Amino acid sequence: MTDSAKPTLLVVDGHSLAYRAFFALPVDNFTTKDGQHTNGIYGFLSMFVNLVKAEKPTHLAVAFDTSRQSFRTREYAEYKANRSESPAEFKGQIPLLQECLAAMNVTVLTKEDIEADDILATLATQGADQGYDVLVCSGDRDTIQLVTDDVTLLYPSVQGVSQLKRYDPAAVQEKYGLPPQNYPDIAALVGETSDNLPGVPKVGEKTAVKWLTQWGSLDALLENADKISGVVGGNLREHLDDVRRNRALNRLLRDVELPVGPADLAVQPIDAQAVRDIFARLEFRTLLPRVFEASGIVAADEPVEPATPLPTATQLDPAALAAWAASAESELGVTVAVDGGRPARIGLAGATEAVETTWTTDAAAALAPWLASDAPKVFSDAKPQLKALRRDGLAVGGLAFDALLAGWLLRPSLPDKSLADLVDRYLGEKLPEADPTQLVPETEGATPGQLSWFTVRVVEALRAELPESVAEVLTDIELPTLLALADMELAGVAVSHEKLSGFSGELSTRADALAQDAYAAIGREVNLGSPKQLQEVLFDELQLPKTRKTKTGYTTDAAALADLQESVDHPFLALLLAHREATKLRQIIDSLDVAIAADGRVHTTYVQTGSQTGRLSSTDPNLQNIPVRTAESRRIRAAFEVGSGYETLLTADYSQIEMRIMAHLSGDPGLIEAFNSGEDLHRFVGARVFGVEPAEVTPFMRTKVKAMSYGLVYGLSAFGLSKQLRIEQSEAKQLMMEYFARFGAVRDYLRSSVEQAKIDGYTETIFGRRRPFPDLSSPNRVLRENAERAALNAPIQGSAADIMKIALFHIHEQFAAEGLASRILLQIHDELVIEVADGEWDAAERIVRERMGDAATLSVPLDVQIGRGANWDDAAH
DNA sequence: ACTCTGACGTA
DNA sequence: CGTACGTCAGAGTC
Repeated sequence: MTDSAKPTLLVVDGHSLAYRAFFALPVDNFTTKDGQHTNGIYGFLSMFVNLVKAEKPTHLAVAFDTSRQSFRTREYAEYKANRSESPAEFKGQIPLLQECLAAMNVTVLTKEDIEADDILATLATQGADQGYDVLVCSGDRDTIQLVTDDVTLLYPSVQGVSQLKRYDPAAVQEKYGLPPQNYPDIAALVGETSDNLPGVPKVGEKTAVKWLTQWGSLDALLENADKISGVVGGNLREHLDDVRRNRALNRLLRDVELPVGPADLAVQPIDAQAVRDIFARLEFRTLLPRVFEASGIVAADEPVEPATPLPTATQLDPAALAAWAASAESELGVTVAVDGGRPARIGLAGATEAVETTWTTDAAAALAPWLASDAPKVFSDAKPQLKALRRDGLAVGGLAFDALLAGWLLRPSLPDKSLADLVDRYLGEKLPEADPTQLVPETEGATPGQLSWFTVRVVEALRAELPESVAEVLTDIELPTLLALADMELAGVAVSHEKLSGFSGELSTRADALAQDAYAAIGREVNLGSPKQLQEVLFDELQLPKTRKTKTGYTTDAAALADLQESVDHPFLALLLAHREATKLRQIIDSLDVAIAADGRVHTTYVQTGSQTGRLSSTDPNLQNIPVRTAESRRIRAAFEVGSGYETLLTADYSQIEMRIMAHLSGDPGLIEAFNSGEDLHRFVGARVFGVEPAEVTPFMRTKVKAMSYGLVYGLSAFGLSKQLRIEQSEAKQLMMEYFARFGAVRDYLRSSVEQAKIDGYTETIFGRRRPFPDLSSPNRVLRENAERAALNAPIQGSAADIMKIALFHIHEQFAAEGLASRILLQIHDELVIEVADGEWDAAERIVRERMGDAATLSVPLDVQIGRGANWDDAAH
């Protein structure tokens, strides 16, 4: 046991312990959705946390090898030469493990040419000299030589890294029969197979200990080697040089020059946010509270006292609340508790004080002026709250900040979906929440006033972290967009139940007939919606050629079935595909039908934080994936109609916005000319690539360059291009080369943008929206290349999203400013659907065209296509 | 009741 | 071995 009066220094060999964990834990359970293996990291950290918790070191460091090469391999080339290369799946985990340790503010030590155990030996020696109790944790037996009264070795047992055996001098004596300083002598005689150091043949631990005890030391033994009889004596004499070499190599260096000494290794508080970030990336959930607990930070699922005491919200009457708000000198946090889409309570707070009141007609009347005023207000997730207020006829002005949006802009990949998540992440506190599983909650949830108080504090923390360009995206793009989205969701879009239900019935009848025919074709009934049962039919019973593999067998997706049809035209295949198509359409129709509200309209929810690139997403129902490609599917779009009291629908979309952004960002003169020439883009590009006149570009040529152009935006490879166009890979490669020969700046831009992202760690849109890409420097090839393609696409897709958002709220604002009743209903990434009021077509069309056209100034024009019709299908052009 | 997977709709 | 989303049904698990 350690003396509690003395400081305790714990030094750990990170490499060897992580390596043991790597083999101990099943990799299947420790792989992120992107394919990053994490079993070594998890196993190490789990062990490490237990160790820190149990030993409570005051000083701490983890050492790593830099490579397989060290001074020992230079002295003896065979050293560790028998070790197979450590698997790439393991190597890739080491930098991430070091990132975790850095986030935990644990000192990580490495030194070129020096092994981790030499660093441990040096620190252990210094520590013992300076009066520390030293704990050395390593999986290398050579560290036994470090054990003294002041230095204890913690060695993983064969059961795994979770069980550590303690070696103090007595334990070493008991196990090996000699004191620790003699262990290297034993090892030199016996040899170490794992280090490729052969010892004396036939000499094991028993003999070695006997000899060393008899002669007192290794030197004495070697000097008297000729006095030892028998076969082993002969063996010893033949291997004297091996023993001397072994002894030289297994002596750990105790005087390595290090940038730090024990005193510099005092345990630091962890960086809670950095730990959360890296753990989220590695998809560690249960480890987080354990790390917090071990490090003295309270676990995330235990209630904690806020750094500042939580104020009790003062209950005021509406007039007093309005007066309190009006007299506030700083911005206020605002929280509207919403019940059934209507305001139920409202709470306001500054930095120290919170007030609230029940929502009544009186409250609405009293608060309306302040809410509508420019007085600055901060929210967390303002949209549903603004919608609730708007249903009561109240408008909100002075929207200065939305914590949820800011959190997303900072970390678009994280699932921070509520104020509670932000309070946890940015304040390290626990938002009081009522337990929904208890009828009579033990803990009261925070009241609206208290939520506003938390909001104010979270906003302060977020502002401190937001880079200027990202803060501008919030203020200049996201917040105005939020206001437009709230109105769009409230408006909804009129959908004809009659049209839908008729179509659904047709499709059901057809699907049933197709199913019967399909059963007849194979002689039995199966569930055509079950990939598992289909696999049995296709690959076992019908013995069709195997398709692409999936986790659970072989794919039955449409592309694979179409491929199958080319080789074996079994009638079942066509029937199955037709059945899929019919049932899929029916599904979409039925889910749309049930979403029609009492007002005859469908009200989607736009998730403003729903993508990593800056796009919106749409849920309940998703109105951004309504079919369009086939004539039949467009009957669904025909059910989206102009509402009563309005004249017509207007659709407006950007043509080729992503390619235009590509032209702008790359500055490619050819591409810029293409957009300024007025010629059809793909015809122009095709003419250049194939060296013909635009008029001579065949449809086939046009298809190819079109696929190439769009593929570029996604990081398409020659392989992918060849597959999509069903051409030889060599031809695809040739096409790409011709393309880049004419549009070289495009390739230069794509390359340099990924390079820049590697340096910065993030990509940036034209307007400064950022997306982090930690995996760009991953040693895991699949992971890295996935990140590279996403990083290539992010500024392009993201800039397009920025431009559309700007156009969206400009149109929304101008409709209001000009007093139009026309309104925006839908946004589908590059398209808007607008409901035009009687007599407003000309004004609406002008505004839409102008604001979409001037949302951004690029080196190429933004082209806008506008259509008009009584329903969405007719309004398409 | 929950989560995961395959499949498929959109830009 | 082309980016970004959401939804559904089936299948497996609790």
